[in-house]
Amino acid sequence: MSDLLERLRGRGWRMTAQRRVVAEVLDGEHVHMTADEVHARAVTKLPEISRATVYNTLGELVTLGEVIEVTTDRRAKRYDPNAHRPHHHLVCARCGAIRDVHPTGNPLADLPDAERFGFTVSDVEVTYRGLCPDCAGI
Amino acid sequence: MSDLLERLRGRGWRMTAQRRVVAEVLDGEHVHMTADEVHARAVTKLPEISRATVYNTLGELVTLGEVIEVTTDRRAKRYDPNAHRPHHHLVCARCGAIRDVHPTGNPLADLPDAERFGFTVSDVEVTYRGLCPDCAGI
DNA sequence: TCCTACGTTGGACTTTGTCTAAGTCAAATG
DNA sequence: CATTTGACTTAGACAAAGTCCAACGTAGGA
Repeated sequence: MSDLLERLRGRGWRMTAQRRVVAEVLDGEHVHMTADEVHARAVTKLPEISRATVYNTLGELVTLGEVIEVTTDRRAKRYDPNAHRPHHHLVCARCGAIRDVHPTGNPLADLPDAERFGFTVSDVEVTYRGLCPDCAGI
Repeated sequence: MSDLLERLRGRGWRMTAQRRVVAEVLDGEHVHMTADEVHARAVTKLPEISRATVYNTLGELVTLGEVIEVTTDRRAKRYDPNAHRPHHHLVCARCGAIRDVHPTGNPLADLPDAERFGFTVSDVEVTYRGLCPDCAGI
């Protein structure tokens, strides 16, 4: 992620303080943040940044394929900067905690043509659900 | 789904006109409806039924395992009455159309213990994404 | 340095869903 | 069959997450 800013500049991004700050926030080890969490952290570095800009920037990063949007439930979407290493997710059904996981197998290959209904299938998302150690203990 | 009402009665459900209507709506071949779509259809059979009751009833059916809740994005949840035949979903990234699919393989078996982080994993959801024939043509 | 198109802002608005207090009714009971 | 009671339903207020918009600001090219 460290050369993210270079890649973005290369793609014709106008570099603004706001975009830099959002990219910096995502660059930390805090993976799977909601837009609001990203905004909260961004504000500590650039107090006047608006929610709308955070949403815009995250949306652009998703479009560019630099960040993955993870929708595990009706709570807020989460943003995963680990876009360049394919992976799936394990989600706690109670508290919403998320972990990246790397199952074996290739689910894309497991979907026969007869089951594609003419769709152009481009992606699979596998979401494992269960209880995290903390929530299982309750 | 035809004996759904019997099963519900057997589980101690108080049978009301509203619940009967919601069950009837789900019983049609219209799979993957949103709560609002269910409500719209229910209203044609029982004009005074309220949104809250539809939400309540759908929630109860999900808890009872009679209906599966499908969250593919931040749009409305969808309700899948096909709960007794395990399957996964293929979603159009543009228009949101959903199809049930039956991939080969067993994703649960594909998640090594080392990748479970102490979670009690109970379920997997596989979501294939792509463009449906209509949207691919645009 | 100046221009201008691209980016940002705040606030209103939308969509989905949840909550609540008051009223209604299914069905157990006598 | 009448009574009773707590489970169900209702309308509408509320909440969370995200989108939209018109006015303003500024990065970066000329």
